[in-house]
Amino acid sequence: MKSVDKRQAILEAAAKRFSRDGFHETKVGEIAEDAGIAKGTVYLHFKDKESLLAEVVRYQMSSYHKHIKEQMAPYESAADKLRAFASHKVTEFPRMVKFYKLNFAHMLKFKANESFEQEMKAEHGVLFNFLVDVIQQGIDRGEFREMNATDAALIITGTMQAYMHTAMSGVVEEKNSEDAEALINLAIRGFAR
Amino acid sequence: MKSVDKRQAILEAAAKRFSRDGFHETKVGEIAEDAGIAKGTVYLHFKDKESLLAEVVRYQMSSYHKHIKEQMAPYESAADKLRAFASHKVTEFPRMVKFYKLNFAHMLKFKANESFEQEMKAEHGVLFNFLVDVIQQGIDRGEFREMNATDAALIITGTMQAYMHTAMSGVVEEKNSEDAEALINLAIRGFAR
Amino acid sequence: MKSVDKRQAILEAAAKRFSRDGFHETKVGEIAEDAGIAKGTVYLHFKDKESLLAEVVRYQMSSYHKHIKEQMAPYESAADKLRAFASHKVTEFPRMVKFYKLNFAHMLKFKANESFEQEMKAEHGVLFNFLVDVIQQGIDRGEFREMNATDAALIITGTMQAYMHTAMSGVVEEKNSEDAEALINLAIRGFAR
Amino acid sequence: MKSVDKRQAILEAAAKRFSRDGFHETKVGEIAEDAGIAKGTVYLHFKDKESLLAEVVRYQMSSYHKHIKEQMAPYESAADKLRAFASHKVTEFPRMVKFYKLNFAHMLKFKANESFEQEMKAEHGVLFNFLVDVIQQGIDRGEFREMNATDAALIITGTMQAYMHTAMSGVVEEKNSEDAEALINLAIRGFAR
DNA sequence: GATGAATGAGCCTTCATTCAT
DNA sequence: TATGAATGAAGGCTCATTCAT
Repeated sequence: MKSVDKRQAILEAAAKRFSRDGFHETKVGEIAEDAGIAKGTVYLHFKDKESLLAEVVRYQMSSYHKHIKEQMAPYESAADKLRAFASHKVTEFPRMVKFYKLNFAHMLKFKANESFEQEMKAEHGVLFNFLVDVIQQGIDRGEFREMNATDAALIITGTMQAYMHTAMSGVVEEKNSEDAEALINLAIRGFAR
Repeated sequence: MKSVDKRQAILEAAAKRFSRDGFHETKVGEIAEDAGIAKGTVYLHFKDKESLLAEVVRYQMSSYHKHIKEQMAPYESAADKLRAFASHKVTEFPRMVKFYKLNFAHMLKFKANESFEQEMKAEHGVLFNFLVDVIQQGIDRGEFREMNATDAALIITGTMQAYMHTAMSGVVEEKNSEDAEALINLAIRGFAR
Repeated sequence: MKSVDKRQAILEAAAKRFSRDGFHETKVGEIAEDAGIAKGTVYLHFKDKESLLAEVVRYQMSSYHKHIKEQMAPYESAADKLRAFASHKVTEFPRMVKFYKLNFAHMLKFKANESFEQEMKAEHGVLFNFLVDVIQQGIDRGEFREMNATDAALIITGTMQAYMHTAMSGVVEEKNSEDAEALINLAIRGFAR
Repeated sequence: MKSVDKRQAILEAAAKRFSRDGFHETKVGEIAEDAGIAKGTVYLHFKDKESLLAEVVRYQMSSYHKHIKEQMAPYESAADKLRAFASHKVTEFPRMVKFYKLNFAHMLKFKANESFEQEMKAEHGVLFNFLVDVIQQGIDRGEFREMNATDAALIITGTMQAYMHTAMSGVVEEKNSEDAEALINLAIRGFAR
């Protein structure tokens, strides 16, 4: 196995464990075992366990953001892009959950590491602002009415987050692509008569 | 200090620490110190550290749910109730964040404790279903159009959650009551022209 | 309950627990509960847990020694006295086991407490020497042949001890009075043809 | 130091401490220090402190039993074998005491661990029954008279035990090989004229 | 005298990290 | 580079003992 593959194997094993068991419940030895290497080897690739979490979060986040943007790219209208966003969320539900949990593993973990914290916030902001832009373009081209694009982005991103959260808890049923689009349609159309 | 006060003091100190630092980063000794008692005394009131977390989550959750329902009660229309919900979320932002983090501290912690997990899901469901009911009543009385009340509840609850999350991360500015109501108004009115 | 009765109740509860569970496995709270008093009250009667063990051992030892001497007293011949000794051991088997275990609880416990150690050795010696005397009288009156009375006492006391030990372990069956006397008869008669 | 040596070193340090100070008075750190390793290393070789005690008892017991049988093997007659048994006991007095105390450390400790308890009883029984066999052979070849071999074995093993016990307590003087053989001779010859 | 809530010293055990091979 | 045995700091928990009531 090449060194870069080994690093990759560690990142993947760590991502699986951290998201399933949390940071503290995951032992470095378990990650090594899953990755098919010895415990000590982890430390040839990552400074310590915290750095490994940071790398995992960074890696998952950017790959996930990359992925979701790709899914939205082919569509022209803002509404279609938002529906693609929602559809992606529900079809990638298991992966999302993992990503979601990782996020909290790191939120609960880092208080000190300011620069990583900043980086994560920035990354977070990037996706959020991407949604804001999509919506703003919808407004600009007359697809949507004049409104606060940031607030609208909160509605879209939050709705999908709430779906994930409640589905994870079993409070609502898991949805398919079609259901997800209905959710977006409802947000677009509004509750009012 | 009476025994019941001591228990209360422990719960409060634990809530603060758990939500600020996470479960593992919080030492039992720190909780005791914050509560102004000795380490051993914690164990007169709670079986172990995990039970303490469970109690804290239970306690915060039910008190928070009780509180938010009280805030919504005075209002007649569904829209007003939803605006009260949102307004409450933003004014109680710090407390919410704490509550929010606690939720994840416990989600990352418990895999085994099935019955507690069930209990939490049920409690979670109760608030969600309360929102569903509020919305359904709005539909029934003609205030809202015919729509899927569950989906609408996802929009409302998710939007506020997303607000919290992004505000916590500094991606969006903190909002006041009025801003929160604007958010709900947007959900009600929809994005469409 | 009078103070002296309370002390007595503690001693008895402690004897039962110490001999059944050992010194460390016995909690002061358990002794108090068994004695029907509060934990703190134990400390009104005994300086600390170690002193309580010392008192228990002292108490059991002297009462047991008193008892066994009483059983042997009525008999005239040395052989009868030894048979009474053996018979007493097997009929009082459960009590003996308790006494036996207490002895070891204290042997494993005390390294420092020199004076108590001395006292116990002395008490131990008293019974042993009592047996030596009984045997010596048997020799003097021509009942037994000329021999080392101390060695003979080792044979008698050891045989009964071994019986207890093996019976406790289930290696040999429990004996009745008659069996016990047969054991003494064998020691008196010897193995030789 | 090889891993197997380390395990050995731990067993020896533990045997010394457990038999001298008892189970609870012995700290794992002390054992580690005596063995010249770090505290954590103990746990690479033994599951926990109790397992360590179990292993120590097992190890000492089997090595001791092996040893004593070897001492008896060269002799032809039953009487000589028994004298070798006694002689071994007194010359190995310090080691015996250690073994003896270990036995009680474990008797006071284990109530739960049924299978280990059974194993120890079995091991105990093996040596006892070995003595019974030696004596029975003595009877069969006409060396000893017809008698209950089990009772005779109780006399032999008990006598030596009592010697150890009283010598430990200082009630009788320590004996040499010759004294020990006199003790056996007395048992063989009997007390009777 | 009696109580039992409170204390806090002390110990077993875990596990991230190191380093000799 | 890779290994995994060894390390030892750190923390949860117990329980003998105290003392305010």
